[in-house]
Amino acid sequence: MEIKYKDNNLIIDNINNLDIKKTFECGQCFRWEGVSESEYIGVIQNKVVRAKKEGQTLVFYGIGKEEEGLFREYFNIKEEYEEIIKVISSDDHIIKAIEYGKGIRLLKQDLFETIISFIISANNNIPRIKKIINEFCMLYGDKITYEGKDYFAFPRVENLINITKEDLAPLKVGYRDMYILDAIEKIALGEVDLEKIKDMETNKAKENLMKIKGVGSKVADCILLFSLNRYEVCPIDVWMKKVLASRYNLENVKEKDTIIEINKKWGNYAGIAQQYLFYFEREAGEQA
DNA sequence: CCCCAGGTCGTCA
DNA sequence: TGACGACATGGG
Repeated sequence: MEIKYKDNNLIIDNINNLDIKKTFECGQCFRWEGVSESEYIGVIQNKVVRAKKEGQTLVFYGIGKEEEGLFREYFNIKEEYEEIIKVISSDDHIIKAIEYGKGIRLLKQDLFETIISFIISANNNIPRIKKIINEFCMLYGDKITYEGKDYFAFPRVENLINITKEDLAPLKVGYRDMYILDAIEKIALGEVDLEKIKDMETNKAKENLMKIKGVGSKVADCILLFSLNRYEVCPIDVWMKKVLASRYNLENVKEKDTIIEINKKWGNYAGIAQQYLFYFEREAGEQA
């Protein structure tokens, strides 16, 4: 891999395991918009970023050298996937899923954004989740103008204190509005301390996240994986249940035993395994 | 009218 | 613990 900077653009040559389309559409994030097959626009913190693949080269427009750290963190660029893939390639099905999802990269997303996003995700579908989150950003996020267009950062907690159920009504989040308010309140009061959670041992972090109403076991797992990059955490949703039932004979198996089995199979990288399996199941579906 | 969507909550045994 | 229905909203 080779990283260069030119005219406020970041150029990457010869990077393994970074396919922007798969990375942005594998379900871990909700705010990257596809401009074309090979080009996406998104917002990282308060920066608008346009990503484009040109031949074998990936270009991130709008990332200057001073944002290198932000970029490296978000794309978890230090991680080489070869070793992880070797470890989790333990059966034919996941080998197929890994091949199919080659280029998926685990992002490291903002903690507050991930908490709110996955509260919204519960019992909801992806297009609507995206819509709601975008609306939320437009209402309460800082406006950023980029190439003549307006974009919005994810709202900051400080700007959400004292908002009410009525303020959230335009989002049409339904009963989840109370969960969002609870998250804002507990985080603002420090009852759930995000900075401390970042350094907590995984189970302790999960316990703390689950103090928030609307954050159950699965949503907490998503937060642990997609924001804190706890690779060992494997969120199990309806799609994963399908895979586990049809490919791994884990139908009607108790949750606890399922976790034990997953641990045996993919150990410290169960979360990465989940990303491939989830993506494969959703994209390839029955034809697999 | 039904069922489903990256589930969680409250309740009751 | 574990099972079970309710829950807003929108799409098929």
